[in-house]
Amino acid sequence: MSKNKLSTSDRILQSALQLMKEKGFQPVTIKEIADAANVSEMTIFRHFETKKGVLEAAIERNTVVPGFKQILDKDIVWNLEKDLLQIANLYLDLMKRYESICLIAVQERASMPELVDLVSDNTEQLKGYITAYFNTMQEEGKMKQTDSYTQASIFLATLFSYFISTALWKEKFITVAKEEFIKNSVQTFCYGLQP
Amino acid sequence: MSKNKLSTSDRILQSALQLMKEKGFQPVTIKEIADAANVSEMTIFRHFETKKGVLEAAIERNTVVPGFKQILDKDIVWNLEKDLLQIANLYLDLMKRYESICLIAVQERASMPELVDLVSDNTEQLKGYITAYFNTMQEEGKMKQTDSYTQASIFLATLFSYFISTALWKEKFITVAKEEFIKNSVQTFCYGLQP
DNA sequence: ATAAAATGTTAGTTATCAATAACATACATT
DNA sequence: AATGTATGTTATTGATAACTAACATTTTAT
Repeated sequence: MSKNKLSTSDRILQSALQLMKEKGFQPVTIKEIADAANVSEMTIFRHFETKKGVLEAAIERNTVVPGFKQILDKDIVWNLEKDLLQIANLYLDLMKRYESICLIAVQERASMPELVDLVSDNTEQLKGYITAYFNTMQEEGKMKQTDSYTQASIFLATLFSYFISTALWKEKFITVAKEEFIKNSVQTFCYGLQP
Repeated sequence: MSKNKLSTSDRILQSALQLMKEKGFQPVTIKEIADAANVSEMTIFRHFETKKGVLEAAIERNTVVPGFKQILDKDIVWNLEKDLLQIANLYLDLMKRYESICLIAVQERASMPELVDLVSDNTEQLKGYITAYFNTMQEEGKMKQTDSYTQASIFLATLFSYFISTALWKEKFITVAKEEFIKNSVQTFCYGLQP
């Protein structure tokens, strides 16, 4: 194994993720995964023992540690609009990489509640970062005095909305293009929070 | 039937909706629904023939026609903040009533794509209403000149985000209270769009 | 009180699907 | 050539769950 093509187990995991993010864990059958990955069902069981094992391996192989602090700290220029643009893009990029896991977390929130944490931890971490950022900006008089945590929540909520609605329904809900959406929401947000 | 208690079929549909909104259509069994509704499995089949029939009846009995225009037209006072507050509350109330259907639409988007339309139609309709409202406000110089449609999209996206994240994960994502969330997002939005 | 309608009980059918087992084949390494 | 590893094939098991049928019991209406 290891031509320029994917290895067998990678092909299985990729197919599994793709199917599960569309339909959820339970409705996807091993046979479907096998067909999509172009292997026999037996191969899947030999690699991952159980169906659940497939999901677990897929999650493990697709979990990334964000590390906002390192990335952001060096790029922050203490200009509200520029910084929020930066943050917005970073967040949406990260979420894009988490798309499959996030959608499975949605589908399986009743049966695998721990999955949600994997996704919400990122948002929570970033929310903390933005809250601290807002606090500093307010101290320096570069931003209106408001509740930083609430504002951070609203800002991320707007972005999350873009992410989840396109992930779930393509352009059914939000037809505006990503750049347009980010630009306008950051702008409105900034004008609204100017001191 | 028809004490002050629910009728048998209502109890079945209610239990079915409750379970399906948590777990999706396929994973919920007739037995689960029967137990939750305190009837035998046979009763369910006698009322609705098939499992799919249960869902269809539940959807039919829970679909509401919003009619934004009638409700809003008489309450609009052409003050950006007041009107948006009104609209925000109306939208979230409507979505609350659609919560079950919306969550099932999420779970079953692959198997029943038509379900999404039921929910997205409301948002689309309201988006159109708000766009027209913004246009008028801009003509009257009560609002900054921007792309009304994009702004309407962003405004509803923020609200939708609150709705969907609490519907999916309770306070896991958004911990801020509903009123607080609405008040702050409307305020920020308005300050940002003042002429 | 009695008939009719609604619901319960039980047993059974059928289909699907995860998982196992046993054997076959293809291919690479040494 | 011999061995090991990865994969394929086929048959089978066991569990689950939708759905049916036949008969019993309860509830409701007249």
